[in-house]
Amino acid sequence: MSLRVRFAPSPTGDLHVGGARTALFNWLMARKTGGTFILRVEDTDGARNTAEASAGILKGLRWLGLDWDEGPEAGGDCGPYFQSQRKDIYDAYFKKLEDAGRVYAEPDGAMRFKFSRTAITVHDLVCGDVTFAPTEEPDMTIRRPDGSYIFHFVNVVDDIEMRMTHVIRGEDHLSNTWKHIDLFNAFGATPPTYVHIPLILNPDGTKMSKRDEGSAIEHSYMNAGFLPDAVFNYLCMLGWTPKAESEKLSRSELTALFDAEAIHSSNAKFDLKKAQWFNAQYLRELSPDALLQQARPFLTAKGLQWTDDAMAAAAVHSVREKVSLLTELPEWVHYFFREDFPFEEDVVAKLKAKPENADLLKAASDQLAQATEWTEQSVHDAVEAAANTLAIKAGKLMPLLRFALSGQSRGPGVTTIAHLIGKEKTLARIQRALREVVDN
RNA sequence: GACCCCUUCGUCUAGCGGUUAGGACACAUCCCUUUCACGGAUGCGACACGAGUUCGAUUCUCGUAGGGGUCGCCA
Repeated sequence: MSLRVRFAPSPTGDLHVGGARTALFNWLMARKTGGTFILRVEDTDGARNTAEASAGILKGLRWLGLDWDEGPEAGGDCGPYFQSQRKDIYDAYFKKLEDAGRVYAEPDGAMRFKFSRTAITVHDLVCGDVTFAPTEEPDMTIRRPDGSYIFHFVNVVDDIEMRMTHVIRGEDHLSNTWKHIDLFNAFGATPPTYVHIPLILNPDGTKMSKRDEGSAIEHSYMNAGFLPDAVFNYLCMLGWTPKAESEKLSRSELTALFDAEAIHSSNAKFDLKKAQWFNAQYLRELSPDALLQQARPFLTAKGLQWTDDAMAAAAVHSVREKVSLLTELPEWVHYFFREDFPFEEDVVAKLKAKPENADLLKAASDQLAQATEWTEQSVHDAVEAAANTLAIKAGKLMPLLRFALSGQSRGPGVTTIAHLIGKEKTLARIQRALREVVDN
């Protein structure tokens, strides 16, 4: 029998790192074994579920590249994949329990499932065999007075109906799993193999919730300048250590290496710095075109515009090693796209303190103006020539030129900037700097 | 309160009876360098505690402490 796993989010809010990582491990397990990854939306709580949240979760999963084989918009023969549309199935299963004498009504009409009150063992690939002795806990409610069903019930019914072979979910469910098994038994069904994965905690060790920094996929990653591959990779490292030399691994490598039994049983704290490090690694590998494609929305959001994609691609590529997030890109490249860029104030003050800087800039400008071709090499040669006539080192001129051309004291190589913006703008920017900054 | 899971550098972790306890991120220093970065090198830094088993415990067992989780007509 081929493996079937599912991610079963409740659409009450954004896709969360914890949920994303659960989906990720399910996906990895399915892809590794050639099994089926199912997406099931657990929207039985009409009061708290929203269509926006549901759409947001799908969007987040797609962004991470977690495609599902069955589920919303994908179809499948176990549908519908929204629990809100499966009432007939639940009614039928409820009837089985009723016939077996395993349910009874509360005064207000709510229905409870009569626990077997026997010891129940959960077979878990991560936690091992965990046995729960019979408890004093009250029988659980499985149906509300209005006829709608409760999570534990629908979850189990669907796992039976959708023929799940493994249930990979957060460890917060482990304590309730015996109730699910009790239900499986009551239906005469075989429980799936469980894989309870550790939780992702805040840096301070508290449980990560929706409000916490770094928790929402869309807000903290998609919109914060992360690359999907980097987030995918980092999330895998939280609770699982692939047997590999490097931690930086591609999707296919992670898929090949995935081993559910190797997942840790202890919780992991979230480390934004490390997530950013992964992102920086992936950012640097992007080709100029690919980087521009990723960067485009972040650049335009800052009002930067251009017509020459090749030039824009070269511009972002020239600073790829200086940033770890796409959101940092605009501040590093804005001067490639506009002539009215501001000059950093502290540098202006320094330059004004040395009037001789004007002569240095003029000398560089004169040499650059004489250049017959415009390559990084020719720019370099011109600056070198200017330095020679002044009897100083070219390294003395570079910072001045950088500032004239970008308004900043840091950035890519001066020759790279000059080459990319072209001779005309290079000379014009030097004039502007002489006018507005150095001369006074 | 009851029950369940967990416990190695600040963080993620390797380790599966005998190791100078290894790596990654972060941090610090140095090198490289027209800046900022990248890269390279070095450093800093951990087995929660107590018993037991054993010739020998980070590793096995039990206990304690600490952390997390569950005990909903939320999922």
